[in-house]
Amino acid sequence: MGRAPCCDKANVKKGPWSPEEDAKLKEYIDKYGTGGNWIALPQKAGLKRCGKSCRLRWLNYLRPNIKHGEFTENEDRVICGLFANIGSRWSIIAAQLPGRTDNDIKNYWNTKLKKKLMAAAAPVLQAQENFVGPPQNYQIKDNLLMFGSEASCSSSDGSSNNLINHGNGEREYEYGGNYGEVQMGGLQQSFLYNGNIDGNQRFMISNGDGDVNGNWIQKQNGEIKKI
DNA sequence: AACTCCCCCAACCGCAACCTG
DNA sequence: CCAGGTTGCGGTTGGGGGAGT
Repeated sequence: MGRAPCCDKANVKKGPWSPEEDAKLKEYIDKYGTGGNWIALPQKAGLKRCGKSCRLRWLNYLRPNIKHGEFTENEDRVICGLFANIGSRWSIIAAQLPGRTDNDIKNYWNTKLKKKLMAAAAPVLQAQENFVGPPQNYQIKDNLLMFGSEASCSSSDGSSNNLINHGNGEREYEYGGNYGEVQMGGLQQSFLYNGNIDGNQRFMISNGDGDVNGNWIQKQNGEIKKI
């Protein structure tokens, strides 16, 4: 036996909400609250909708103090900073931006902000494209080819350290990888980047302090992906 | 004007976490 | 502790509409 469906799929309406449905839902919740039970709510409110659909509509659109429209530079900064540190934890990011929903931020990131950031990162990626082979003193650590430290950044957990193999049995750890900085709408965004052993390149968005607890981003088959 | 392409965003889906009896 | 129900989350989809030809 499979999982029980959350509602009778044959009897629920799907797709965009009509103004009448919005009004019904809003009126019901204004009057009675959600009652702590979204599954039962649509029937009580006289809606032919799945409880999950009602919840989503309320949280993302109908609830008071929802902010729609353009994101500000400051909101951009908050999203970039948090994404670099915690990744796609949209609900946590949304909690830092009053009036914004996780869905809103997710859409904004996927459609606009990511592109903005990638465009800003283009010089860094281009530098990696131009990388033709391991430099004389390349290093290998955890299957990653690390090369040419020009570093001025450091890592609190040591995760970005280069391992320098001097070839005579002597090994040395060194802070940092290749390091770049770009300006993005008033935001100073820094990047740590290196190449790995299969010839792909990857980079990491770091925060303004040069810490690199973010997510590695890599070009795979021509596409930029988080790894 | 008609058509195609592409972007954006609201909404859906599946799953994991949480809650409750 | 366990099982079933519910909620919350993040990835994905698809339709509307604007831009380009």
